[in-house]
Amino acid sequence: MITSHRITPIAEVEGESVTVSRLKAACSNCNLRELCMPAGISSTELDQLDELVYARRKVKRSDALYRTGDPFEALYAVRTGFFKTRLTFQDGRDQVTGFLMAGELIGLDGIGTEAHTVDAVALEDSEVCMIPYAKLEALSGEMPSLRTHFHKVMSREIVRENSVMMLLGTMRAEERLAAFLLNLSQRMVSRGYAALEFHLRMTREEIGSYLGMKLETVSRLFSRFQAEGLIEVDQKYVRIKDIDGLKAIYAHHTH
Amino acid sequence: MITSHRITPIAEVEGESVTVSRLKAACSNCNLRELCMPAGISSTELDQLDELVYARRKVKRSDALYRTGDPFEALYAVRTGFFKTRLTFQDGRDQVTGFLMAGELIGLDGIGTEAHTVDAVALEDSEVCMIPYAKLEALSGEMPSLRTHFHKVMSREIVRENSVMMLLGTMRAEERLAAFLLNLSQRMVSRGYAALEFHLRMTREEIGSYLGMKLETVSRLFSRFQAEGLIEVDQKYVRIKDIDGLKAIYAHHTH
DNA sequence: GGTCGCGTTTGATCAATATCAATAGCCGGA
DNA sequence: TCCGGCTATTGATATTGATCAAACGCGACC
Repeated sequence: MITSHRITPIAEVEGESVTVSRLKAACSNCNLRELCMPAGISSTELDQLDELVYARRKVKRSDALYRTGDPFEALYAVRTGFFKTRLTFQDGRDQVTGFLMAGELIGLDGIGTEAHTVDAVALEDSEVCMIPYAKLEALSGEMPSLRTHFHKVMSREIVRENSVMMLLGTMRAEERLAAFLLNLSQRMVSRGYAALEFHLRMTREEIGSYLGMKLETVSRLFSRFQAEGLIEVDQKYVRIKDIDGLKAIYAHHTH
Repeated sequence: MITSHRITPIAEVEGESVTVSRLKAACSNCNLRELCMPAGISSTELDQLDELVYARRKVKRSDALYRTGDPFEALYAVRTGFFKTRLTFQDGRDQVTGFLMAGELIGLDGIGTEAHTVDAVALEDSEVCMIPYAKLEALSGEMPSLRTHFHKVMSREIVRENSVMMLLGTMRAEERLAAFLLNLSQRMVSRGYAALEFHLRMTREEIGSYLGMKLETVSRLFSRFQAEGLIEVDQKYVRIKDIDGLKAIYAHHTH
């Protein structure tokens, strides 16, 4: 299955629409740089980064960027599109562990065991920058700013997961969904998109999996939030009408 | 409040029993080395590690090693004792995000923002090795094996949190508790303790907080597991009588 | 342009766990 | 060593969200 997006195919993963481009990924003039790379680095350092991030790869909607058990070789920075990561348990149950958008880094799960522990699946046609991990390791030895930045990215991921634990462990369904919408909104803003209006890339079931509830509960809550004038929903389209109302649900905890 | 454990006090944190020892922490002859440091490093590298881990600190039961908002300056390797990390939400609710035992690393949460985002609290009188983060950053520039090891530790923490997310998001209360007991057991074994018999260091409430359930539910489940012959419980003492039974609950998921 | 299937919505009922409450027991500090 | 408060257990009831079920609508693909 060859896609029209292909530029220079160098790899084909059994039947999947995976394309890799040798075109320089060119951090130096990437508009995601602030999101994804250390701020305030010198231009010689930028050249080194361009060396590091040497290829792009396209991933079609519903295809996996990598799967559980795949040998860990690279991290990926999302250039365009939207991903989920999914952990599958022995008995088949699975859990969405994250949604990733432009400028965010995928693959940190693989470092510890040198094999991936989750699946990373594109929720829309997407493109990533490949960052070969061996090169990153090596380069971070010479570039303190890169090293520091990388450590911060990992730490922030740990902190993000901490707050998901709090979400799942102590919050009610309506609080979780409010938190989810507020988080999405905030991440849209920091990418220069509208804060209060967006298209969800994931299904109700995927939202539910991430938030630890069933898809019916997600659907009911969307309807209820709409009835209460907090949001406007039409399928994947969401508009936040009362962001303070959402924040009150999220944090006020009238119990 | 000065403790008898004190050796060479160099810091006192407002009324808390915090003691810091300038005694070389001496990774080179620490029996936790395999757990906490990179395997197969040279002896000159070991000397550098001894340089890095330059002090110990005692923390008394129920005292904090650090608190949310504290400036981030060091990581800590648990030498002896037992800690919990705890995330507190705006409205006062909190969630235990981890339990840490000998050889494990505390403080990764602080790297990203240069301030701690959780509290780390000792659940029994404990001792930690202080690892000043600036030194770790610097040394990891020169020591690839240390750098690689550190990245793996962070990645494994991300993976651990992934599985807690799965626990909280998709598992039933009895499955969570079984998973918790099995995990504790496994960590005891890898430290050379008995696999099937141990004293819990945390209360039912702390277990419940970690597992996303109320303390009454934890208590009832302990009673039920005991009635079913899976375990023997007496307050904090637990003996696993049927580890396969626990595993079946954890993973079999008859639903 | 039609049709098939997935995703979504909504309703009715059920089950798991929280909540409220009361008692008992242990442990830690003086 | 004793006391007091924290921790645990257990019961009765309430509530949230899951489950089962049915119908609908959108969109992808033929």
